[in-house]
Amino acid sequence: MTAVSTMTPPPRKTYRHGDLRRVLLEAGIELARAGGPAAVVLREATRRAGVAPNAAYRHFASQQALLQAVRAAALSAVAKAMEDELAALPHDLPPADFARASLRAVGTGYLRFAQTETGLFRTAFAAAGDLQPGTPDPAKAGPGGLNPFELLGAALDQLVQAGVMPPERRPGAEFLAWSAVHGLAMLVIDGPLGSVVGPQMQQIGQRLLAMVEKGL
Amino acid sequence: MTAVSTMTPPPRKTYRHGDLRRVLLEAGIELARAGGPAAVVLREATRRAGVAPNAAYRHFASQQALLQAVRAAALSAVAKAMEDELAALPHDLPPADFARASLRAVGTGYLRFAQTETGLFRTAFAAAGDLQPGTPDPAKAGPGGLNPFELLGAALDQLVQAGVMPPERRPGAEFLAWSAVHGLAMLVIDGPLGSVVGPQMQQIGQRLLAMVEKGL
DNA sequence: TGTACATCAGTGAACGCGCGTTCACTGATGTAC
DNA sequence: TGTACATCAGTGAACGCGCGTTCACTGATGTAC
Repeated sequence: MTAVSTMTPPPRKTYRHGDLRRVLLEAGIELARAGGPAAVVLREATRRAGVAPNAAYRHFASQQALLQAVRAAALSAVAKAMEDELAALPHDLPPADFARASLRAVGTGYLRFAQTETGLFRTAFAAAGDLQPGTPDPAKAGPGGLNPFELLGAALDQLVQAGVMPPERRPGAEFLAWSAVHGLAMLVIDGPLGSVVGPQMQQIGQRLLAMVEKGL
Repeated sequence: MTAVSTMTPPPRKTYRHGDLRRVLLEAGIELARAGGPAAVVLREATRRAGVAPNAAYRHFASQQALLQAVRAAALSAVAKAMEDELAALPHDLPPADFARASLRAVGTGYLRFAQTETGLFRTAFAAAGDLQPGTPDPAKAGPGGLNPFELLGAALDQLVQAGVMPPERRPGAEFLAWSAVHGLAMLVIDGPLGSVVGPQMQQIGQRLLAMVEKGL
């Protein structure tokens, strides 16, 4: 009948936590997974870590800093989903087909992630003006070292190299491809059509990717 | 030196406000315009109306109800932006060209609104699972009586009637078109590429619409 | 035309909530001698 | 191998903030007679 301890994590054995930064980050990721960026609440993360609220300040300068770390992890997870899709591609295709399939794989991974990890997806792309320019940040990349945007760029480059896409169309092409796929993802997640599109997602996604391929 | 009255609206003459519901709604719209859906704060709306916080409850059941009313107004404004674009079209085009131009106009109006009224745009499409199905709600429609989704549908119908688009492609086409345009809008607003795309918006928008036209 | 009265829009005060953050502290750890 | 000590990760208590919402109320309005 120790009512006090309801929902309390098991008490630590040691005074020092040992790995609090990682634990806080993981708690933050879990919060984002369940509730999107707004759910990444510093106090809740410390609660889950079984630690006083202010303990977080030994490891993150502010709630914003924690959120940014979570966002980087979410972006990295998106990249991983794309890479997984790419890795599943058959290797014996002719270059042109392989390039086309790569672009589709990138889009499919993106859409799949949006649907299965909605909270993380929304966190990854909430007010994120920091993917395109310059410094490749490994925290935002997948195992292969590229972030989602860079993976898309690489797929488009392949398309050009394989002779499928005329080089003069290449500049800016990522904006078009990204727009289409991102828009569908948002539509399903919390757009006006979620309930309609959701069930047919797979099919609509493929139609959309066909449109992109043809339209580029 | 009446320090108290800093930023205070002029005191009402009458005890009864007379038009508080409308004033609160307009304050809410202004808040959304400046800060998106999260900025629609009931207390702030009453402050701007020069009224006690709880006075709002005579007109809105809750903060949520106020937000929904603001959202409807924002959707209506999006519809109006589309209609304006449609109205500017030359009327002497052959049907096929006119249909194509209509689809572009719908997309252009949408993108323009996203760029010029970012806060309202975000408010309109925040977690809005209520556009597609059934009941046409005039509060969400433009002057012509159609909401944004319905305007898009009408443009696509025209495309079929003009023989530009094969009828078998029509079902679900709004999802593809909407995805592309909505994705670009989100990208510019708070996506990872805002600063890059922003300046070239006009051009990228046109390329995107060309892709949609071709890809549909 | 005058008066009593019901209606109900707006007031004033207060509530509980959870948040991010700051302060002075405590106590386990690992290192230098 | 033993001991003194600096380091610094985590504690406990508290802060101010703004929010949405509820309560019992007040007082202007318009209507019925």
